[in-house]
Amino acid sequence: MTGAYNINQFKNPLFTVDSVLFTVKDSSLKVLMVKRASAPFAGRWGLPGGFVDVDSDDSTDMTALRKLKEKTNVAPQYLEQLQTFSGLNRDPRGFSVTLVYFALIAEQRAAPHIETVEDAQWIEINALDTLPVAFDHKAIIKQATSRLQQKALYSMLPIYCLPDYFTVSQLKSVIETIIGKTIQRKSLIRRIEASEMFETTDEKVKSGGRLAQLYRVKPGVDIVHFERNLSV
Amino acid sequence: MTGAYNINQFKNPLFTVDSVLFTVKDSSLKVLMVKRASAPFAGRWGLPGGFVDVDSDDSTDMTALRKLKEKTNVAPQYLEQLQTFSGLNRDPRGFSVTLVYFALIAEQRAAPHIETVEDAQWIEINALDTLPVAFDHKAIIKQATSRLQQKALYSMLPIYCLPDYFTVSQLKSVIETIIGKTIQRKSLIRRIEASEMFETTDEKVKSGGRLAQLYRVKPGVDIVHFERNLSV
DNA sequence: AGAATAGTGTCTGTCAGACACTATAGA
DNA sequence: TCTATAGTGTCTGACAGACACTATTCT
Repeated sequence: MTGAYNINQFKNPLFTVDSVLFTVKDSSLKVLMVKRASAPFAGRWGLPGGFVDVDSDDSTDMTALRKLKEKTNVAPQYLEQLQTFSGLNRDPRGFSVTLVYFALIAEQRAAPHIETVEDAQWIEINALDTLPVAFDHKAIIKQATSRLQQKALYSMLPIYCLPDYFTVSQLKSVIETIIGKTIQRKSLIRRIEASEMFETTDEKVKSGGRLAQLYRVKPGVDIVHFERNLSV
Repeated sequence: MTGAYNINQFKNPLFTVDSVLFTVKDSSLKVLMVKRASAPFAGRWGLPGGFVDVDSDDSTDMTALRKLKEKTNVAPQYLEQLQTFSGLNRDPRGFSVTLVYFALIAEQRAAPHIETVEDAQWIEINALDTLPVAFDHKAIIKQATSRLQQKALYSMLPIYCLPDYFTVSQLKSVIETIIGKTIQRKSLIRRIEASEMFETTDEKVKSGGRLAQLYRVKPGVDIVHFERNLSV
């Protein structure tokens, strides 16, 4: 036996790319799910995804974006790899590998198209316990959720669930929805200032009381990571 | 066009599993690399890895462990997924996807076997700049290194580069080697106590001055993550 | 004026950095 | 006793939590 690899020596596993696209809508955290048209698990809800098109996709990132675009018509504001999930028993067709992405979008951006698509829907994270879901997608969503919650504690990631212009109260509300507990408004403002990621606009917006300052992300800045977590 | 997926509709990409196995040896951070026996990049150094054996591997974790065991003869003390890397041009054979794992081991555990293997070697991270390396493995190692450095700031991960029994000074030295700067001994001791992950032993060990307390990880405890980073 | 929301001032608590101090081993 | 390493005591600084206070808008 030599150390030479032979490409055909092994059966290649079934490789797919799926995405967990989150948004915050009506003060609850939701995930985009698709009603499966075909086997396996036809008729069940599953994550949007599919096979790589090696002739047109530059990389798996593009596969994920392409599949999300089919459902939402726009690219998510944030996309990163979550993890891959693999095994012999997770797909009845045989050994499978799924590379799962983790994505965020402002509800307003995706809404116009999703509402026209029959087979795609925002599903509340809390409603998942009782919903039948394809493959191991329920466990995958759980893991994606806890990654999102963790990142919300030490970074400004939740801004990607907001439109371009937003107020402190909107950001506070999105963060609270994600992590499932309240935070101090003051702490958030300190972080907004310390991060130097944002600029204020001249406009203010009415909200039932004093007008609120509108913020937006400075062009070209990267997401800031803090050295401490919020609350716990 | 229906929404039905056809498995044979797409060429399946080439899928491999590689690992970045780190250790700390002689006060420097090293990575296990193997001399490639066959094309592509025959003769160059690359990461240990290979194809999934769908008939015997339960999951890709097992593929990574199996490939590492071929080189070190033991399972690493820590293994987690880093990321996948994909693209049309990273492998001359076509579109490829590599799932990369990130692993840690105590040098002493791997040493006996590595020294008998011709084609495997610990390569210093700092020596990589000038070394010709296969594929995009140099960039992958860079990314794995920064993940390791980040985790060393907020977790006890570096203990996996140490033998079962270790002193505070050994742990301090390993952390300093990983992050590339000195830390406060006092801060480390505070964390060791706060984590409640360790137990002291009756033995002490000589080190040129006062005898040092030996610690070991309590059986069954998980790695602790702190809410603040060290220094920066 | 009163209610509602926006935003500030400032005190406390926690924990990392700094560093002087004590403790204990070998030569 | 001298040196080297182990380990403690304790002050400072950064920043999150708490919460009272002021500011501004609408009704």
